[in-house]
Amino acid sequence: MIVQVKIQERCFIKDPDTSELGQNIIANSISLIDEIGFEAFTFKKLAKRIESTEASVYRYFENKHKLLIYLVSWYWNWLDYRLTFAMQNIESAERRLEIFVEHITHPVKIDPTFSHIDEVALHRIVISESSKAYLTKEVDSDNEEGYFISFQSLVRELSKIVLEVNPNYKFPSALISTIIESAHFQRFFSKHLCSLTESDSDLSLELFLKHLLFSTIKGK
Amino acid sequence: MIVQVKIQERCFIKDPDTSELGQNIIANSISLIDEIGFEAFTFKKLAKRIESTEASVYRYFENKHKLLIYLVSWYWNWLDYRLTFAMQNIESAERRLEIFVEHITHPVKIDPTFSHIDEVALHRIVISESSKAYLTKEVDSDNEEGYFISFQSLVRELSKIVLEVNPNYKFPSALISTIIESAHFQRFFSKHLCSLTESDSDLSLELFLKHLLFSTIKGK
DNA sequence: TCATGGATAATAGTAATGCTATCATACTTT
DNA sequence: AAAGTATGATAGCATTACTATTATCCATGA
Repeated sequence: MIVQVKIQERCFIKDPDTSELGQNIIANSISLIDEIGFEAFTFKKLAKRIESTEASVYRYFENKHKLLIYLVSWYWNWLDYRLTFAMQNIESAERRLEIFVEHITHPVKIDPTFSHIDEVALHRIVISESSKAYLTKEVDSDNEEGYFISFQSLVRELSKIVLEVNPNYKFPSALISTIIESAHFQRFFSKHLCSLTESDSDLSLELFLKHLLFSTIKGK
Repeated sequence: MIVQVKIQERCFIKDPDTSELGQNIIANSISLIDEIGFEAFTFKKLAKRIESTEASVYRYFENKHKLLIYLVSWYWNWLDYRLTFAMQNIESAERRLEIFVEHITHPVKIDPTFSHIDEVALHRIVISESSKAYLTKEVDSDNEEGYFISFQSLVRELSKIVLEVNPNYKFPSALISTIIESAHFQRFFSKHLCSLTESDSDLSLELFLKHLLFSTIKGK
């Protein structure tokens, strides 16, 4: 069986999945962004690393922002796929939400299903760079192009589970999106601005978020 | 009495508060970043707007990132100053936390104390751009330079109030930083990616965050 | 077998960005 | 009157973010 994380977002010019150069672009943009950060990342540096040319990279992605959208969408799709798998046959909605929190707080492991993707590095990118995908002046047109549907559908699915636990809770999507974003920047804070959080390990982050999530859902 | 929001962060080369050109730089960088976004913002465009030169702007700030840090720090100092004012003589720790949530969810009003600062526009900048101040590869050295102390001390003060309400709660700083960040991106979502949140008004955001905050603090 | 088309490499070029440096001027202080 | 400070004017340079053109390689199918 072939499992592929297929990006619904059409943020590329040519699907990088369909050629070796394309997969090379993805694999090495992950390692390069992880190393030098999204601001310093350029197609020229990427081209040098894959021993190709800037012009060739531009045939796959219009610009580095679209590439970031691709990477982030890939991550959300992959998380969705893993969650679906982990949640199947679990009756309890509460337990399914616990699984969700565990997935976003536990360290990511390399998934051998996708040989050219370094999921651990990609996860670091998602933590530090993913909000830059939407915090732009182009967010509305990007949204119209459907560039954020992976994240949106993930939030939608999870907020349904919240309603299973408490059908009267008024802010399921707001809560889920808050939990996901919090998982990212709390991890960032614990590494770089530690006075902003008490969570200093995956476990404490998990405890913090589980307590936050269930207190809020069940709170009167 | 002269009230001044004094930036503790030494992120500038020359204090923009000490000259007309400096105040012009601040006032117009706020309006320009608000209009075109931080990515498209350049010192050249700013210079043109204030009818000065790029080189002159560079005498105040090393680069646009330092200027962003200045603006964001100014905002945190101003919020801190307003909170101190609003919380004085309030006995109840719970009520003080409510005041905090009200301040970060209610629309900002122009503060005539600071004539050259458009606080409403600055608030929009804080919502869309403030996380870019720390989500960089330079975060550790910037932190060593003390560029984030305004935010850090705000979180510290507020987390103390959380402990007044429940001395046994384990994650007061994580909770406060989550609430503050959530206030920003929930507002951003409600404007641009509305399927990610149910909060469609200042009031509903206030309700969501107050419920989240107090359920979590008091949750077993 | 040759022709054709598709993908990529090589190279060049352009406008804008992110600075740095120098010099002139004007105003302020001593 | 001299010296210092702030700003403006101008120039320059390496890098970025693209776009365009041409050449080469390879697979296919006629």
